[in-house]
Amino acid sequence: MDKQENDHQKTKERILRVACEVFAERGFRKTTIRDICQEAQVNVAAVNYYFNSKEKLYEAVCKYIFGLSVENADPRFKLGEKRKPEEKLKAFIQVLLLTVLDEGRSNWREMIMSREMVEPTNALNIVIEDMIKPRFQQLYLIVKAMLGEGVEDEAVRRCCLSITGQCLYYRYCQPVVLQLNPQQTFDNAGIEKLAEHITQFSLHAVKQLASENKERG
Amino acid sequence: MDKQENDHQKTKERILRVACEVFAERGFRKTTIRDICQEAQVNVAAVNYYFNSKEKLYEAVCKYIFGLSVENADPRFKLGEKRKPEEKLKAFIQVLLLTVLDEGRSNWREMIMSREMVEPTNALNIVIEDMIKPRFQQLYLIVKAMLGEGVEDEAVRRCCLSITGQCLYYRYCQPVVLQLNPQQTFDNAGIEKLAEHITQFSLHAVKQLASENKERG
DNA sequence: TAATGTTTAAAACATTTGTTTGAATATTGA
DNA sequence: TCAATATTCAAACAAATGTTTTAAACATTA
Repeated sequence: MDKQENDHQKTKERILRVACEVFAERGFRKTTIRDICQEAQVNVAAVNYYFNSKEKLYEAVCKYIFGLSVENADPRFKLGEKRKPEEKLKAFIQVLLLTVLDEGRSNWREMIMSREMVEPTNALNIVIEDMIKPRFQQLYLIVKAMLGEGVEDEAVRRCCLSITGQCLYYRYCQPVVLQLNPQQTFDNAGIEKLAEHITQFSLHAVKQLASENKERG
Repeated sequence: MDKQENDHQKTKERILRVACEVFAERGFRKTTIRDICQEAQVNVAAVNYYFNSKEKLYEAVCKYIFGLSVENADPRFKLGEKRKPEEKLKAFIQVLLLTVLDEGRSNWREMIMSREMVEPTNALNIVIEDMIKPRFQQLYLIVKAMLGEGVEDEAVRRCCLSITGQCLYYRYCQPVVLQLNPQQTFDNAGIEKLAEHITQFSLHAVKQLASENKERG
């Protein structure tokens, strides 16, 4: 409230905000404290003064970004409720692609999440609990609805992994994908087409499994 | 030929071999020249004496590993020739999973390839031309055979990407996958089951696309 | 064997980067 | 206002790491 506290918050917050950006952009290893401090217009010692260490700063960033999952959940994943599973699947895939391929400045959560998935730190557990599991559960319900009750959990989960795997490939291996299919673009139109493909591909697979399941029992 | 030349080859080769291992295991950034030299029982200066720099050493490793693609091609990808496309697909997926998930000491090529795909260096182009494209072409032919002639190239390629994407997910996001489906194991049995799932999933999708294509034209 | 060229090894060097220090400055509370 | 406290800053420190130097050891050749 008083001026000291105010400034304290100011520089501490400034560091935190800048750290979010830089960590999201370059990852933990590749960002230097000096980078952060320069951008935050703060002395190098400030990070250690306020956060004790680079690691603790990263922890703080993760807590700041991922804490309070419900309120902070990405609103893009609020798919409309009253659709058919097929439409829900399409919507889910499209949103997953959009969020995961978005490298915009304010997309910290997704960028850090994505990086944690392939290059985990201690924060991975938070990320899994806060973002990945809820999202996976969302997909699980959609797929389960299409597969029917008789199918075992693991089969459902495997389908979900097949779906997310297809999507994330375009994020983690973008340079390779572009060489293998140069027609792919990552503008809205390109992502839309891609979502359409992955949806159809997965829908066919899931429906076939569903009908096999029906026949069997 | 003479002893000097012989010794020269010896230490230079020793460095190269050790460098393969260490780069494959830890990646370019995380391996230090000192690590390599220690393991190769060679003075720190030797790397720069023989290879000029760490970067050049990595280049040399890549050339050594990836050069002469035909002879060096992973024999595991020589699938039998006289099978149905469905069987070929299963075999391809299984081999892809096996090679990509194998972290054994002698699996340099695959390990460096996998790393280059998500964390590219200048060597990526060699890797793409030498390993990824031929392999992709192999898959392309299998899928094309199932889809029929009328389907456009890009659709085929997208299917191939859907298939490889499913597989590579288990390599790049292993910790996450294990949390989402704890029943998954990475021993031979687990990989076999996984291959079976991905094959069925993809087969259903591809066949459905094929029959839609037939109907249409 | 002596001269010459090559290889090796220890040490030093330079740079990067996380962290700490200690003095200067600003803020607070009585 | 003044003493206590908190913050900021420049500088230094320490460790890691790629690279270079220099001299000794070794091999080759004439």
